[in-house]
Amino acid sequence: MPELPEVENVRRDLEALVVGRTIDRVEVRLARIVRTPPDPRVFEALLAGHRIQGVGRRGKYLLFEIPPYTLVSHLRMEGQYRLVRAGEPEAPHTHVVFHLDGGEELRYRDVRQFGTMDLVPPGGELPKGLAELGPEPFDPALDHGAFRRRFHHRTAPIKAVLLDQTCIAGLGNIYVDEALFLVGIHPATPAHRLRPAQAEALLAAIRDVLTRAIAAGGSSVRSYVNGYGRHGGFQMALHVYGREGEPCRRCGTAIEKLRVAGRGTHVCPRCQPQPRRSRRAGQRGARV
DNA sequence: CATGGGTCCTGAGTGC
DNA sequence: TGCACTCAGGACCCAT
Repeated sequence: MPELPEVENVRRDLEALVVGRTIDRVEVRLARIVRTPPDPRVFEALLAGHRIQGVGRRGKYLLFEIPPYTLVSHLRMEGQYRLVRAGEPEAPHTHVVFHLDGGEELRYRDVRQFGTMDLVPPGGELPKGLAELGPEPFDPALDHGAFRRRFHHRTAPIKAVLLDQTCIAGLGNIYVDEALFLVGIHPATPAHRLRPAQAEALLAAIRDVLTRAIAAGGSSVRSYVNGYGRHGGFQMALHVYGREGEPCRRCGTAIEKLRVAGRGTHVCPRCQPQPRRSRRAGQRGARV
């Protein structure tokens, strides 16, 4: 499940691999991947003959700059890009192929078919999710006060709020669980109950874990590989995610798996004490 | 408006 | 061994 660190690694790889390359031809094999324009034949036709000038990222979105267009690509759960020589055997679940100059192909594969591509014309509307994205975690303008103001009125569990991309961009299930562990906050804690000091520590923890994960090449807990097809290394450093039943690296207590915000959620019951019960919220999270 | 639940999809894992 | 079933989850849609 590519989150910000994984998408950033893919971005860097693609930047090195495809910037400056011209798209000769595009093949969309699975129409559902391309959301806009609605006709995938139009998507193919518009991109042909244009040069990839840059690869950016915003939250979990990849932004291919292909003047005059921006190709917005979201990997969702299992989307992958690989640059290969034309004629190399094709991996199953390859849904979009960009034939580049020089006899190479940029192939998009996606087992779950959840990924999306939107081709934005000049002056065109950005896809909704991108347009409504919250600030980047590393945005210097996002100080702890601004961060807290984004959720201090919300009663939903802090985990649900952090997963909400309009609150802050780029976090997913892995790094939310990790950041909350690092600051000893239970994921079911209603967001508005966080003390200012806790919010400040949480923002610092988010930045810390994302920075280390990017440097380690991301986490390969499922199917993630970077633009070269290589796995990340940060899964070895995870404290709670995917460690149900294993001892907490800090206190030795067995990590527990709960359900919060409809998601599998990992906590150390000792390092992250349950929020006190209130009449409105709290104490959600039945054991799985 | 905020919130939570259902939905999409396929392969891995589980239990009988 | 084989099969039915559940689970994984990001973003989006919808009902409350």
